[in-house]
Amino acid sequence: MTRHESPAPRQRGTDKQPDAKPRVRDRIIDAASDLFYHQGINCVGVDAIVCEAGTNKMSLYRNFSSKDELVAEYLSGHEAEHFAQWDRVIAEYPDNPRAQIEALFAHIVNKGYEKGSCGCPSANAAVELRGTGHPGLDVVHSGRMKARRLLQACVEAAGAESPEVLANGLVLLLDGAVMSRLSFPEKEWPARDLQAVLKMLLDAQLPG
Amino acid sequence: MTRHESPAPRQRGTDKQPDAKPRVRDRIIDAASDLFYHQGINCVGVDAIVCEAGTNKMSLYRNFSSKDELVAEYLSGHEAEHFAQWDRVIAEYPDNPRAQIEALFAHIVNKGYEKGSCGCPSANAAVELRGTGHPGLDVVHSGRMKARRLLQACVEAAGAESPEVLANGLVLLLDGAVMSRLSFPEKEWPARDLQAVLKMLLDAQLPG
DNA sequence: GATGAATGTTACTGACCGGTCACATACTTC
DNA sequence: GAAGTATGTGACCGGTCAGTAACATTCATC
Repeated sequence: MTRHESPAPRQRGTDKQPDAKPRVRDRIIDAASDLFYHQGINCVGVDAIVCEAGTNKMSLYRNFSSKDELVAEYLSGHEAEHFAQWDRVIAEYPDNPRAQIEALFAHIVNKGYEKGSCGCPSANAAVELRGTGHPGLDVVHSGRMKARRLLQACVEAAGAESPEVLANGLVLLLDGAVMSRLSFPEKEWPARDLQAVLKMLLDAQLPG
Repeated sequence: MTRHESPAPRQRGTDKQPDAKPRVRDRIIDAASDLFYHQGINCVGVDAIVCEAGTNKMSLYRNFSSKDELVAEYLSGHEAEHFAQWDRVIAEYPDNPRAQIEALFAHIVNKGYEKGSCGCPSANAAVELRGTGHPGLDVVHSGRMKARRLLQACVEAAGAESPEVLANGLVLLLDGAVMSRLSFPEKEWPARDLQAVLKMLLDAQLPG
């Protein structure tokens, strides 16, 4: 679970004890992230959030102007963490774009196999917030566009003939992987073959 | 929008006029389907449904034991209609499994381009109902399993070397196509290249 | 010990949620 | 026209929703 830290942690009690309670704002974001992800944004009320965070509604509304703002914060926080992970994965295979792509896909599959995985927070939010003008939708959309740009840069570096089409294909596979985590029974997740399918596609489309 | 018809339509008023109101049960299902699909299951209350259907809550609860049952009915109704469409598409290309697959994919893309499309009702429901023991989840799961069986039969008939892996790949592409309809901005839908990506995969994996 | 900021407590609002009640009306069939 | 069924009406239940007000407490710092 992502840990949030306000700029001035300023722990409670004596400065020596390292397990002091984090600030209430961070506790609220952590609790909300957990609940939103596993139960859905629309199924989680502010009462449940503050209860899980061990605080009260007043503290929530002193730190966030509304539940919608908290949702947007949750989504942009996840998005930031997500791309930080991608950066780390890519950095493991410098100057080897194909290995980078394969590592990214492996990373997605590994996360999907973690116990209690509910697919992708952003994708789920896109479904739950559809039709509304919710600010979180922009976060999701721009995140997906960024992912596509990243993948397209990789396939271009790998020398693909049709980088745009291939990048869209990779995006479809990734979105399909996170979606099918919920649309299929857990033991039947089709993304178990994601790596093999990726290899089929890259073998056919990349030179060498 | 799907039209539902009870077994004994028995139109109101004189039997001659063809535009009489359908039975209230069908009106409720139609209204609920429309609202559930476009606004989300959790965002639509029974009051909104009966208002849209031009009826009242009592008529709803005389025909459905609960909102959950109505949701399940909505999902199984959509699933039935969905596979009926697939059957019709497949029937257009007898003894040509590759053409069948390509036609199925084209069908999905075409539906996604329809105005007001919100992706796939089943996939969205899988997200919205996650974590609950909602009966509608079984409908979604068995529908997806059936889709995979159908696709695997096609790729087997087409002579694929690894039909299971390839079928899972096609499933991932399809789920990715419907998911990305919501996770991307409308004009940036990556499934615009779905057919091209499918061709890449089939060219590489099918003989001939 | 004083101060100011962060946090907690309790009670409350008005709206909506799913679901039920008793009763009234329309329609079909005989 | 009588009977039975389908449908409509409006009020109501207990619960939950997001959000607020007034007040009390804890904490770090000086």
